[in-house]
Amino acid sequence: MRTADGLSVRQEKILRYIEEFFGKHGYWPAIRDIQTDLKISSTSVVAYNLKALQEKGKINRQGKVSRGITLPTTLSPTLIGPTHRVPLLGTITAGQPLPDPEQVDIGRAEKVEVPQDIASADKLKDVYALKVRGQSMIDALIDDGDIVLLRRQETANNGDMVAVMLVEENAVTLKKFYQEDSRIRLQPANSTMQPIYTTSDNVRIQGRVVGVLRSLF
Amino acid sequence: MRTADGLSVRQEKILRYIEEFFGKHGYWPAIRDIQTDLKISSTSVVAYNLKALQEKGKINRQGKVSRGITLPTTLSPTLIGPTHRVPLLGTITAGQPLPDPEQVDIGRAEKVEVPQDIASADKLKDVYALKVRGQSMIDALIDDGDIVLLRRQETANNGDMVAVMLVEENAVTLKKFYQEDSRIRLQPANSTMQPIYTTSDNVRIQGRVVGVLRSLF
DNA sequence: TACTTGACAGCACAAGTGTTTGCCCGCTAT
DNA sequence: ATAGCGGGCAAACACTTGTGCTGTCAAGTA
Repeated sequence: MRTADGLSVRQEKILRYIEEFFGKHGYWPAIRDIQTDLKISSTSVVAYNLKALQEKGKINRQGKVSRGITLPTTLSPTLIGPTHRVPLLGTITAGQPLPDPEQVDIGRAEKVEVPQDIASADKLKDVYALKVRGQSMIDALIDDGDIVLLRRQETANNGDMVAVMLVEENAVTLKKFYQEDSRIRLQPANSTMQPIYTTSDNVRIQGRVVGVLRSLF
Repeated sequence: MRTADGLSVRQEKILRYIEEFFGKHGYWPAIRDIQTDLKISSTSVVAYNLKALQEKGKINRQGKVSRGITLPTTLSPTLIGPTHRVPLLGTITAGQPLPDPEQVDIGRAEKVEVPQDIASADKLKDVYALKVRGQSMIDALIDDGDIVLLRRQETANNGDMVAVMLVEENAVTLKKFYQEDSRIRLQPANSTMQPIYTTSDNVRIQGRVVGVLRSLF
């Protein structure tokens, strides 16, 4: 049985383990780490699968070097340092439905590197990223194509910029949140757009914006 | 002779070497890597200084584990992955002088983690970061407090957002660059501000903006 | 059936690497 | 002087860790 990317189940596990191990320890696992924790009976099996992963371009290896497994970064190894990876769960478009974060297989989702300066690790639990589509938040200096970092939370204070799901419409959108008496106002940060008024029953807050990344390359 | 942070010259070198090594290879150096490249005569000397560095909190070590040196991240190890570190050289304020990047000791400068998504490594040569002060670029969605990533370059195309030094004024500022006949127009991205007109003699381009980071915590 | 191939086991060897011990040198305070 | 100490040397030692065989086993495949 193979997964979508042509890896065996075991290879998939190894791949994730490597990532997780590095996340936990800050250095790469040795073959025997993988063997032990994944309960593989022999180091040679690990080596075998590592070789397969390497040939498939999923990992980089430095022969003979202890703990020399690295994850490819699409590019030649250059300046590298500790950071955090958060899952990039998709695109958030004004009015378009977004896959429920909780239902996405976070382990497999594409990852975005988050600068430590933006999010320290203890604050990083339950942080995920979304690519912004549209310009509804332009006045908040968030443009089309930017990546927003969200922390999962189900409540918000007035003025918070949040990703909210509109239950009836089955749509998720990025708006500023205001509780007004019995209704809720979802305000785009774009003076040409109108706010959405709805009831608290109909909104489900998915997360609050905690950071923005933009590439101008 | 000691440096400002109470490290010996050798310790300082080792520290920088570790960072550089990880940047280059993606995994941490072994004691013998340090020994060889820094031309230290014995592994025990390296171990000795590593121990000192550890006691001073400059590095983390996992005893016995090969290549288990890691740089502290102020926080408990959590999700960590490859990224790039670029030096944060200071603050760029409209009209304020900025230390010439080339004159700053880059090795010691504070570092900013840059997401790979923003800057791929081969493009990352000579990239540095500046914290933005003021709102002269607000229309370009760059706010006070944002961190901009700049790639060092001395020329610019029309419309590029660049950090330019005005030689006469001895000031550095963030503006959009336009060559107009014999003069140069430096246009703030803020409709309430006026452009600066000057001659090409008076401008020295320090870098072009290639990315923006913002933390909303 | 006989031959291949992919995947896994077990094991031992040989590098790769961290640690330890003893000694040396220059300096400073006793 | 001389004992103490920070720093450095060198070599030996022992653990860590990647690799290389040799087999086994099940699933094709001619």
